[in-house]
Amino acid sequence: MAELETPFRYDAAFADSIERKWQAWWDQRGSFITRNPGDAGFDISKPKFYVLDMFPYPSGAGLHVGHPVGYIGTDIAARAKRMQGFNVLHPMGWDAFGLPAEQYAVQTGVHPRLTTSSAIETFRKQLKRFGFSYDWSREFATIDPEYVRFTQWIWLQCWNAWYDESTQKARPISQLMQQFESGARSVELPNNINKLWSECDAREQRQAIDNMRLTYLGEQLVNWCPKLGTVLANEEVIDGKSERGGFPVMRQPLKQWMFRITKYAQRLLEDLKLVDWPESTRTQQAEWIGRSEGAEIYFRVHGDAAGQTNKTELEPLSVFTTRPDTLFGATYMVVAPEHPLVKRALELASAAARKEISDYVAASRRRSDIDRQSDGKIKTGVFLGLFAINPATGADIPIWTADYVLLNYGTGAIMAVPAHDQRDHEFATAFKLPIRVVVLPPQEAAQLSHRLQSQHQGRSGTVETETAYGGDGIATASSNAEVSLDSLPSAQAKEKIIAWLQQRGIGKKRVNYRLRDWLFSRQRYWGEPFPVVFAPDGLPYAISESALPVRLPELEDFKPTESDTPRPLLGKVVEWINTTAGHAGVSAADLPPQTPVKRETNTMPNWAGSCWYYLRYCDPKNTTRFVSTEAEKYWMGERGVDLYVGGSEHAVLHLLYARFWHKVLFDLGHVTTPEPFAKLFHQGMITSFAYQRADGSLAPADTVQEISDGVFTEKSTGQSVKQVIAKMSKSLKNVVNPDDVIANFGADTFRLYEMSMGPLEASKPWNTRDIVGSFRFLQRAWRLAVDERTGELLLAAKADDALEKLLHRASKKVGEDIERLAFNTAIATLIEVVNAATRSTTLVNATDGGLTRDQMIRFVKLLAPFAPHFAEEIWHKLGCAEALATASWSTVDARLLVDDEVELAVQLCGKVKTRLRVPSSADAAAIEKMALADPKVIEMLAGKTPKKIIVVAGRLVNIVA
RNA sequence: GCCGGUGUGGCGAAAUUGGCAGACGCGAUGGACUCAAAAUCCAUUGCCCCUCGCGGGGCGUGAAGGUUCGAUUCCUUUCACCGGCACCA
Repeated sequence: MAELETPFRYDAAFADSIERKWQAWWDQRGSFITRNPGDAGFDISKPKFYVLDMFPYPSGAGLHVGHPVGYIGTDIAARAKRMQGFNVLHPMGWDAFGLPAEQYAVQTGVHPRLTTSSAIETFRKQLKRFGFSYDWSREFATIDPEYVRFTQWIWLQCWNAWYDESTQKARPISQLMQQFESGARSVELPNNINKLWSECDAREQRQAIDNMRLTYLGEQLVNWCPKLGTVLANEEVIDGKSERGGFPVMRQPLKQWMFRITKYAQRLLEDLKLVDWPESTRTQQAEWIGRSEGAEIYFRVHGDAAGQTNKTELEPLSVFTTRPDTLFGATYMVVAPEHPLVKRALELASAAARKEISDYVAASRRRSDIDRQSDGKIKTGVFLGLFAINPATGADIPIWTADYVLLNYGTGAIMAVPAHDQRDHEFATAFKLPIRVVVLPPQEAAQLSHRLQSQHQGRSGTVETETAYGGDGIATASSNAEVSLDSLPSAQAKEKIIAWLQQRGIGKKRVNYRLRDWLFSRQRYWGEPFPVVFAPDGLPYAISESALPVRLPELEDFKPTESDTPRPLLGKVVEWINTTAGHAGVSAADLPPQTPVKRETNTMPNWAGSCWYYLRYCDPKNTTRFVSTEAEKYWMGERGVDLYVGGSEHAVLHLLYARFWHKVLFDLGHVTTPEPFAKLFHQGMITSFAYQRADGSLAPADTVQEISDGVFTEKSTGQSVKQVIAKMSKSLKNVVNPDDVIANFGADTFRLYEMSMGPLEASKPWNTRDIVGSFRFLQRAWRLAVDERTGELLLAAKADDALEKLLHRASKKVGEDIERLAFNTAIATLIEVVNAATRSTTLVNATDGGLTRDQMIRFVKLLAPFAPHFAEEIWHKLGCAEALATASWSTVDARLLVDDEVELAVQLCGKVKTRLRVPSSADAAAIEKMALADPKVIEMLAGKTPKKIIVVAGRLVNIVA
């Protein structure tokens, strides 16, 4: 019966009907189609705003409530900016190559293309239900052949470019050829031999070029994951296991495509200053790049024990150290087990020693990172039977190999200074190697230097210390006939020893980065093929641009060949692999068309597509260029994407890779900004409740009941459990499906709820119980405008002064809050307006309260970015014909923001004692006078004279007695 | 171990530049309307104490100090939790 009385009530069914109605209307009118410069109707006078969500990978499971958080945020920003007169670019598309679809294919035989396209369908449908104002005409997926074509084209740009150290930027390889040919640059061959271009044979010339390309085939120790049947980037390996799936990863030497990202290390680090990003993300990137300053030092190496003459001199051993000032304290050397010197040592060693060494090397290769981790800091190693000469002391020091030294960092070898490095100290203690103190902590240096110095002199320069002192201090026991560091602080000691090393030609200043070159080959099927083939001589040849894209061949069986040696899946498609240069599209200038060639069978990793999608959105239909110059210039503007929103889990990988590609394209003149993303924002995670038993284990949500407010028990046992916050997971049965929420409340309520939960960047627990608050707000707002019994508009005949002021304040506040992405407080402000305007049920004449037509128009404009369907419905009820979504934002009348009178708090010694109404024009002296005249103040002062009175305009008066 | 972040009512949270702590929502309690319920509207709702009541007082932003007329906000120390990195020479 009740429903009959109010047939025009805002309920779930009604929300559903208007949401679908307006979505169809916007769609049909193309309300959110964005025009490019040059298009008909493009308005050049408007400023641009590019607001972008991180590229979603559509999984078969569809959206969960965590996905939309960022999308709602960007949609609010996009809608507000559009109303504020910007040309807004707000696109969406799909990162569609990747492992999950391929793993599903392995299990079921269903082609990844089918899985992927149905997942995209699901995602698109779910996203559309939220009423996001994306320009869907710009949608694309990374698997689209036209997109693949330009992904491959960018890779070819890197193939055809080299990094010019002198100008610190990438340049076309043709310019390198010119330098070689003119003799301005000589060819560097292995072993530091330089040769003129004209003296090189064709193969040497070819190698000289290939060694300079930004993408190159490198023999690398790779992370091979037999279970996934692919190698992984260092970044994709966590604790010795694959990031996806958690399978064991082994190290294996392999020729793989690499990017010379390390050339960009300094710029990737420096340019972090140019972007408006969360501090934590910039820090993470900086730490990942890991710049450290120090020196490279070369040690002479020989194969005989100390004291002997006729030493067998070997190749010098080069080390990187950040503490060259401790050179006098280097008492032994360590090389990584994979270091080339180990091979030399094996050749020279006795049979017994050889076995010991090779056993150790084999064992450390077998040990995965996870084993190394669990062993903690227990140091292992073996003496190689070789000695280095410490150039500072002239002493023979033993060379060991140990797996605490990593091949991939620095030179893969260290000088060990056990007195000043904790790891070296542990190793030296374990193997009874000498420890020599050469730096004194500054505070001790003054008093203790005499005693300590005499101590090491007494023990031939060796002291027992419990732990290493790794800090800066004063150098001691560090002098020889040519140089003395004694009594110098560490910074000066470093400079002095580097100068000495440099002068002697046995060392130099060096900056080292933790960042390594980017391994870009995968042995998977579902990725972009490389536009390259191999000639019979094994050398790679690029496929010309006109022959792109190289398409994936069809495949029936997606199971990787599980083996200890990496085998790409495409290796199975023999008829595709074997082709001719002409057929594959290699330029006839490079290879005669009839030359038999083999295609590259590795594919690109998932990251490739997400490295440049933000550029493609500027001009997604372009068939001649990856993006037109005009579109890129307009939408990227001065600083790139204006607002980029996505999860903080991409703080390093995606953002670093995309910045790298962008910088290459920038150097080559294809894009105009040095950085892709001006402002970055990470939305917080949506967590959920879970229930913890007394033993700390978690009970699934559906096995728990709430017996009274905040008291929960497990149904089966009756044991009480504690409500805690956890990630949503299938096993905890606490995953919330957005479709269900929308079915119960509508998309507008969903949007409002997720935005009012708290700050956009904070992690927040989903609480279904709270959603009704957002729903009630919309119902109240609806009742404010519409008579639920008749569906007729309900508007006040006359504006209420207080309401008018409140609405103005709200306009200002909502505008400011949207600007700083503080949507939760913006919504609170809108609620206040509605609450203030709400009519009492006891009111006889409904038109006595509420908002006037003009006020209602202004109110729905404020509401529009948050609850766009609801606002559009009322807007049209009010008789407006054009889309609210593109109407102009309300302006704020500054005069109405000022009150005639303000209430001040009156404090006595910082404690609020009373309140005082004063004219807002009153100055400090007048306010002081009024405060002192207040009866309450007189009473409290009890005749005492205040020492000091502080007046804060519009806020408070503090009387210090 | 290093780096970054967070900590405020029963719960989610607010306080933007050092200026009235707890906006707004949930929940709870009471009332109006109703035969009744739902819905709606109104009121109360940080904790403690005094008071029949009207009122009044004290405490309070993880903890302990400090700077200041005044601190959720700044500084020092410390605890807890979350995220990232980790034998990086």
